[in-house]
Amino acid sequence: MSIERRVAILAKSALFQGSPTNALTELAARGSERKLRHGQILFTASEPANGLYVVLSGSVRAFRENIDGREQTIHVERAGGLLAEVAVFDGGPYPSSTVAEEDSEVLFLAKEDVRHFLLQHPETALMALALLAKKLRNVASLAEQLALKDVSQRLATLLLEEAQRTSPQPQDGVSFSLPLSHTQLAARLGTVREVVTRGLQKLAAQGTIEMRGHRIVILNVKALRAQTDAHPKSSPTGAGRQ
Amino acid sequence: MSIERRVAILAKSALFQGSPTNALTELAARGSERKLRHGQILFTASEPANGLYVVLSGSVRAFRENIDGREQTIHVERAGGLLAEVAVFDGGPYPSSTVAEEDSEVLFLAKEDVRHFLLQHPETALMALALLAKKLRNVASLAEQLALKDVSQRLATLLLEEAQRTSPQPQDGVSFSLPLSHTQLAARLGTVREVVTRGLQKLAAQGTIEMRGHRIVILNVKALRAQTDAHPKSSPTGAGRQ
DNA sequence: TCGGAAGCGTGATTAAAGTCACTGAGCTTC
DNA sequence: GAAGCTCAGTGACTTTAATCACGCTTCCGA
Repeated sequence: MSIERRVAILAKSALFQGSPTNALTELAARGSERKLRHGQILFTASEPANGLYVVLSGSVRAFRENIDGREQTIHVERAGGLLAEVAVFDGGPYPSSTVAEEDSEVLFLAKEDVRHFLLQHPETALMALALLAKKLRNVASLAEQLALKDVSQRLATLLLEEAQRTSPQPQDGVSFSLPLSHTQLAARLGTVREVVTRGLQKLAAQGTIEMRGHRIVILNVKALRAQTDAHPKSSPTGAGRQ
Repeated sequence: MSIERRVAILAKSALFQGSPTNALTELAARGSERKLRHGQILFTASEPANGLYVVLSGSVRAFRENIDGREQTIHVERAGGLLAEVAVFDGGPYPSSTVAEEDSEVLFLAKEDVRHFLLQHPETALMALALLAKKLRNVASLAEQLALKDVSQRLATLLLEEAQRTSPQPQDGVSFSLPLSHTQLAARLGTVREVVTRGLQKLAAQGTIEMRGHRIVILNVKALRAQTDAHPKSSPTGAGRQ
């Protein structure tokens, strides 16, 4: 990928937006690019880290796994997103393992280059703080959901969030494509494939959603929202489970 | 509390250590102090936030709760620790609710004062990045544990971590005090009181730990470490559960 | 010193989630 | 077009965790 395209992506990223183009050009030139095939591992949790990665294209998933091989997705990054930035800021090892969810390109930036850049561009350091703060909120919400909600509630939340990516104020009948296998959904939700299958079916049986391949139609936004934190029995919308 | 003592605490905190005393003195003077009784709520999740809090004494617990009132502890801060720093860095509302776990004192610092300080002291901005990175790791680990480990594994992990606070390389026979009720432990572990009681009993019955009031003795560090990620059946140490 | 809280221990029961084993659909790709 | 993928659906079963409903201490404050 050309330096110009790298810079264009950096300039739109959450961290480097607003930085002067010539500085970004130099930074991008110092980075090294890497292509990943679908399913390829970029790095593994607890390996020593010498820098961070910026996703240039495709999508890369950060996850943790236990000895049984079960995985929990921590976050997913697409073009402009960062991986392993915590390692740059605290000097520790990679916090999670990462794998390409589709063919992807990433740009490696050495720790020293990033730190140097931040010292030269203090306003970017503030962007970095905002970025980390946002990620912290996201991960805290993940922990909250895992601890305090059951799988159907988490599933309802995820569907609602995905719907909101497309239309911020979703109405009954909105549809969106959810290009994730049940296994991938399960890794996000902290459960297993079968439970996802059954959860989706239950929502469909209730008439809350409809599935058309990888496209989801939300038939009843209110009912879905209620499922998000509903007490298992006696849903107050009347449209809840039987 | 006198300005001098406030400054002394700030100077030892993860964020402000290394900052010049006169700058800290000015910052501390602009802050406002608040005393909290045991059990008192400091702020509630999703309220608008105008600044952050530094814990001066005591301990304050950040948590989230669901509609049933069940709570998940996100982190606990003691003297020098920060609360709601994400709200300062990303401008959003308070991310969690916080409650004093004992009688405590906190110092409120307005968002603008903190930001101004960071712009004047770029090296402190780097400290802030390191601090957020560390918190991000902690919360990601929490999510990982909740998703991928069962309660006994999480309990074993917690006991081991607490032991390591006292003695970094714990040997068989180390003891430490764990001044938490079973309910508080449950809120950290993402479960309920009864399950904690039973989990501790099982560890004691195995001879892995011993309980003397709020003091815990670890009799078999290896077995405890094995419980941390062990497959439920057939522990490889031979000292595992029967 | 009496009366509550708050905390812990327990058994019984229920509910949720995970596991296992298999079927079949829909695709590549030789 | 047969072999071999991955992915989804499903029934039966097991395990784990949560819930409910107690009794028993201890500790504290009025």
